[in-house]
Amino acid sequence: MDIDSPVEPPVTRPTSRQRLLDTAARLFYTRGINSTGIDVVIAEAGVAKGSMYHHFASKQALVIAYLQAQKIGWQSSVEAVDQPTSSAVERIEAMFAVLAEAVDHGTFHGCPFTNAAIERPDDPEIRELIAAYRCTVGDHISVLLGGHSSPNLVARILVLYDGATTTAKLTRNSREVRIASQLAQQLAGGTFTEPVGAAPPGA
Amino acid sequence: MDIDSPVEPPVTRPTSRQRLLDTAARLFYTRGINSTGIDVVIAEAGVAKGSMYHHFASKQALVIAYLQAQKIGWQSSVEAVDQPTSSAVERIEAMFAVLAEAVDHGTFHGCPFTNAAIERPDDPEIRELIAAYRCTVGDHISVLLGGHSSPNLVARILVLYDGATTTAKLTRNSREVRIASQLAQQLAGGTFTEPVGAAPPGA
DNA sequence: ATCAAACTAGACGGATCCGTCTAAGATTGC
DNA sequence: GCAATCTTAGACGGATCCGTCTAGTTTGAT
Repeated sequence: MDIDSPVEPPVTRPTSRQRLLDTAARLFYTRGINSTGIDVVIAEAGVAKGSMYHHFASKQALVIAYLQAQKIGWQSSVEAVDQPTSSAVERIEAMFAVLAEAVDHGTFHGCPFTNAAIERPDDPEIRELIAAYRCTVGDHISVLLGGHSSPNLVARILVLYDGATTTAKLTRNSREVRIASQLAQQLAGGTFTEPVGAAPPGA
Repeated sequence: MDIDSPVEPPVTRPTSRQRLLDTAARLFYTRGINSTGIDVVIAEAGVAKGSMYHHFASKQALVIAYLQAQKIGWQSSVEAVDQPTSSAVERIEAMFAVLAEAVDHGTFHGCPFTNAAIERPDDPEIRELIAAYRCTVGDHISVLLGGHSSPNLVARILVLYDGATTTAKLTRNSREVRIASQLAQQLAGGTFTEPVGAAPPGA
């Protein structure tokens, strides 16, 4: 063996905590949270059960950490493709394009937060994370639109984004994502006349 | 007692099969499929386990029957509020209104098919039911629009409907449902100019 | 009256689940 | 060198899960 063994080994195995998070993310996301046992996670992560419960107090804690990581991941993925110098329409398009690409690559299995909400309907901790995530997405859309857009427009694009993710999950096809994207771009571009302030006569 | 006891007793307990279906629907829908054990279903339905497995070969069979019933239920609920003499805009509004009302009444817990897709990601039987359900919804929207609308318009409204249901599930608030409804009505009314046939130059 | 189908209550097996625990070894910082 | 931390493999308990089975009762049609 060489005397000058590298001070920092070139390939270092991630920490057991990180391996747990990575494995949990993969399994929770693709198979579902409730269908994924702790034993499978630790086996595939190559971590002893004791270590797992050293880092995470419970499966619930692992789920929360998984969702927190997903939020970070979403943020960086949409920020990576964002070009602040582009038009609002193009920036909105880019956000939907990230989703369409994941669908086409077969790596998209639904919004992790929506999935969690359905698998754990009444978990208050998860509900809070979801609210925060939705806030983050709304803020991002608002930024893409230039920062001075109506809340109504943001809400419209957000509901289109939700529709795109749900449809993509169900059909595993990016066609509807592009339809939603197209509509969102029209909204961002002002092709549509927003309804004027007056409520409809009947109300 | 009267001699003329009613030939058909006025209040008849539903059949055990029906009680199973009703109970399963309630529990699967509100608590989730995977979180609801067979034992809870039969206990709350007041049916012996043997009877349950007499009517349904497995939990899976019960899940399938539950989803089939949900499809029928959705159809009748939207057809009940539909007024074929009204305008397309009003008919679309009515479809979304059913959803908004359920959300406001706290009885909405997401689209049963979306929920099932997330809880059973790779179940081919469920995937087939979902495809059929989406087809039904699309057909209904097409009818509401007058039967001679572009597939693109139907798809746009469908993705809005998906977005509305998902958002409603996550926020438990009908505000975004109304936003989606408003937008769908604008689309149905032709307020927006549909993108013309030519593909964008880049394509 | 008879026979088959539907129904009852509940035990049971085998599997899986989450979380705790033991008893030991590796790593790290001081 | 030593103590605290991190790590290992795996047994274990208690719970829950799905589905089968027994054994007996009710129901309904003929």
